[in-house]
Amino acid sequence: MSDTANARTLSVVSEAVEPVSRQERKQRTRQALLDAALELLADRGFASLSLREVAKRAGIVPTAFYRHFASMDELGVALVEESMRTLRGMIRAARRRPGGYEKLIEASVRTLYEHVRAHEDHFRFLTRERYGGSGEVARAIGVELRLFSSDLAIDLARFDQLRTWTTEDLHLLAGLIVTAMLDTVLELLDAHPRDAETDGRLVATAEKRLRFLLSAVPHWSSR
Amino acid sequence: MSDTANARTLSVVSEAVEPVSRQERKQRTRQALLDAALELLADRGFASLSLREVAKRAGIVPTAFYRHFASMDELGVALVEESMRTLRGMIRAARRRPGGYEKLIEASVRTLYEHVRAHEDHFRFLTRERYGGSGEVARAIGVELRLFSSDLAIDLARFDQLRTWTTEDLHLLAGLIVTAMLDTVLELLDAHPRDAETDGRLVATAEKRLRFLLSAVPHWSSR
DNA sequence: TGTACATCAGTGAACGCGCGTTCACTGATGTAC
DNA sequence: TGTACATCAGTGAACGCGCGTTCACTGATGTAC
Repeated sequence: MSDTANARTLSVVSEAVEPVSRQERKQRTRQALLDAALELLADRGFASLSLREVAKRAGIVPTAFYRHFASMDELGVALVEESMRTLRGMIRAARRRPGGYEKLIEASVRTLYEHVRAHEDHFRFLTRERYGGSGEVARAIGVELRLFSSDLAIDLARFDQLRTWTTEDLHLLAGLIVTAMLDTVLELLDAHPRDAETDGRLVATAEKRLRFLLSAVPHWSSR
Repeated sequence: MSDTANARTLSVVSEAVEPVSRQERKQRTRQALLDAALELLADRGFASLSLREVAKRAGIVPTAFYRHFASMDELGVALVEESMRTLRGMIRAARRRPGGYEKLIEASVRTLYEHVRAHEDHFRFLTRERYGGSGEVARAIGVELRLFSSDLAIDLARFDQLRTWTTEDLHLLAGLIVTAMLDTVLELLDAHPRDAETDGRLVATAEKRLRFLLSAVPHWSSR
């Protein structure tokens, strides 16, 4: 929102009139529709949104909606893709962090925390529609989360202590970590009151959960 | 459904004509509304149900709905209560099981499995609406799950190895167990194909998850 | 037991409303010459 | 550069539909005497 305002101000300074090709304008309206839907999703499920409502909030007439999406379902899929881009960005950022062991937990939780707070709407959409969503949307989210869990299993295999583990056990551990992290995401989104103290507590709990899970690693034998 | 048919047959045999007081009839219609809603919820969210649709499936005219509930929201709350009764029944059953340690894991997972398969509609409703649901419904479910987690923490405190743990650590462990179990519930509801082999695999994974979590217990130190 | 009246679960017509979708249109942007 | 035509994002009227809710009603069940 403020980004858009900034862009406008800048272009006025540098060129006196906005450039905006037809293509650009269309892209902006499309984005306005996605943003409008996300705003409306703050306290409701996707299934309860109406096309007219989303169009109205985006500042266009209902019929113009069809210039961008064939249906609300198609907009839903676009929303999944947009949110997934955010999620994958977070995961990439977490992978880039330095490689210690205890440090690794803190850094990963920090990355999670920052990304959730910076894109609450996307994370809320993903966690809400993961189960509550229509078939298509829920399926897409489920697939992506399982991919994520598999990637994490591969990453885990690189650690000395886990080098000898079976694939099955690595997936078990990865699954527990992902589930615990998702739980933290839900807690952050529901956080109340919204202050630094509460956030700090949730982050500390998240770290402790991971430490607990990893504390089992040296002693675990599958059979 | 078949229960109702049986009851009818029996009463015909024993009394030739059904007894059915006005009160009984009303109670049956109320239950028919709840059942109709649960059936419709098999593949959609509660928010997408309409009063007319539920009334139609229950075999009454839309206006008669108001003889039982003031609104769909009120029916939703009744559905939460009914489902919670099932959940609490499961927890009570799990507590009654014999007290070994390894045995305890198998018995708990078995109880979970049997209750989920016997009341899929209730568990589907609870897991779907936990996040996707309207404020009131989601809140009620969240409260109940937290209560459950707290009760589990108290149960855990009775074990020798956990007697010296802090309350905070007991809650940490209980939370991880509940989350892992909920994940298993979701896997059972999504199971595909629906056969004994798949079920067996999911049950085995659930047991392994719990064994992993508990394997950390002897070595965990909070600080 | 029989009669007269009260209760109330379920009916059916009617309402105004927001919905998704169709259609012919407008007028600014883009393109060909 | 200027003109004539094509493209197409957004408009606005109109449609039929299912929605929640109101209202006066019916007729079987329940109650008082």
